[in-house]
Amino acid sequence: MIVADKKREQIIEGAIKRFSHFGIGKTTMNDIAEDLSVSKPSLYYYFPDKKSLIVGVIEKVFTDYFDLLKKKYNPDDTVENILFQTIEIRNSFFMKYFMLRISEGLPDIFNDDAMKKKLTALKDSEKVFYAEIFERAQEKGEIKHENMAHIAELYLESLMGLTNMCIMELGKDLLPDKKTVNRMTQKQKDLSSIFTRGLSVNKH
Amino acid sequence: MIVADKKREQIIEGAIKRFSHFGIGKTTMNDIAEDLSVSKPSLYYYFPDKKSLIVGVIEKVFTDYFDLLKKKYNPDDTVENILFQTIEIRNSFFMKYFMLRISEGLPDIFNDDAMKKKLTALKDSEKVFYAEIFERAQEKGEIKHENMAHIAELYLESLMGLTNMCIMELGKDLLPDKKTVNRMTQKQKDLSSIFTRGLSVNKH
DNA sequence: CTTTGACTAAAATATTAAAAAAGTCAGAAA
DNA sequence: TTTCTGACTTTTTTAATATTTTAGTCAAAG
Repeated sequence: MIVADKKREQIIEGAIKRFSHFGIGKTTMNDIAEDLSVSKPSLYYYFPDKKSLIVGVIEKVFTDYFDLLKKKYNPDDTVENILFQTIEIRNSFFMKYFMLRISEGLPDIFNDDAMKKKLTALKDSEKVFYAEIFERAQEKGEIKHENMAHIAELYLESLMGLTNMCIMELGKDLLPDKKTVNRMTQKQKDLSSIFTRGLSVNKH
Repeated sequence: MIVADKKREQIIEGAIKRFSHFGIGKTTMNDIAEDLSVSKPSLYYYFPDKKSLIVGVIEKVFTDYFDLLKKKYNPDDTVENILFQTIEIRNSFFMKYFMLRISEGLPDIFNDDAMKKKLTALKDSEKVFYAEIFERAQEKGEIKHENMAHIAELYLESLMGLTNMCIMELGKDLLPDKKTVNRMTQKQKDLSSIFTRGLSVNKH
């Protein structure tokens, strides 16, 4: 079983390499198999279909993301700094795995039930993480609000909204360059500063 | 000239009716001509091509939007209430003219130079309007910041970002229903409250 | 339990023909 | 002279089809 799981992981990592370089839509199961020097049926032994492999890839990337978020999370820091830190991590993953954007992959991938379920689960995990940040800041007396889960959702959607605005400014199917991401990051940080101040307990 | 301009306006209004009902892509110059009981060359007498007509339509809709914004704008109100008011107007236009979304129209419309120029000009006008709101609030001593133009841009992009998030949740090519828009409006208002509080001068 | 070569079925892509729409022009009507 | 039109040409979309690519299967071997 250990060995089997190891092979599974290897396949996922091979797939990530292809996906994040060429995109999901331009990567075939044959490509992945050839990269790993195995046959296609071997892939299908570990994953019933391509969608399952994509789900596995997304799962892995998000796990790495959450792990890094938690690793770098310092509860003793100010909310503002914690948010700055998370923005940096968020955007580094955004850039690194930009090609993974699911919408550009298989056309009806959002109609897939397992995919939708997994994605909402991952999104919820992120919301929970941000809610915890805000709740601990409240416990520390930094900020105050009746419904921190609501605040976390609003904050996260605002961040993602700013991200989308920046993507839209880029022409379609164009990779975001360092400069664009920096500008985006700055906007997200500016918003975070105003946001935390807007929730703050103390006079400024 | 007055008469000519009047005819021009009639054409634009006819086009708006078609566009906002069926979308730009599904509306032909013949449709518009037939609606107005004129021949197609008549349309081309007033507009050199379809893109120019689209620009005219967009210009008209934005002008109506700005006019209503300015009409309903009460400088004596609190920033928060002013922003609430503008959000309501913004989203009413968003719903009414949702079908106009340019991206769904002609495929390479964003490559058109006149279109890009017009759109950035209109976006800038909106930014200026919001900047003025924030600046007057600063003059009244409600809020404070070194660069209100920057703040206005950040605020506007955050609002638009939230709008996009709500559109994305809807399945592709699905009209936003009242419920969705209400939820979106609430989020925008919540953000506005936190945002203004984050810029506020006084203790809360 | 894993892996594979050789296969089938489904989907994406390229090709072409037909239809629809954009855009033009000489000349008529106001 | 300004505004408008019927009849036209050119360009773009759409529809139909053939071709290739890719997802997914299976019997059998290591």
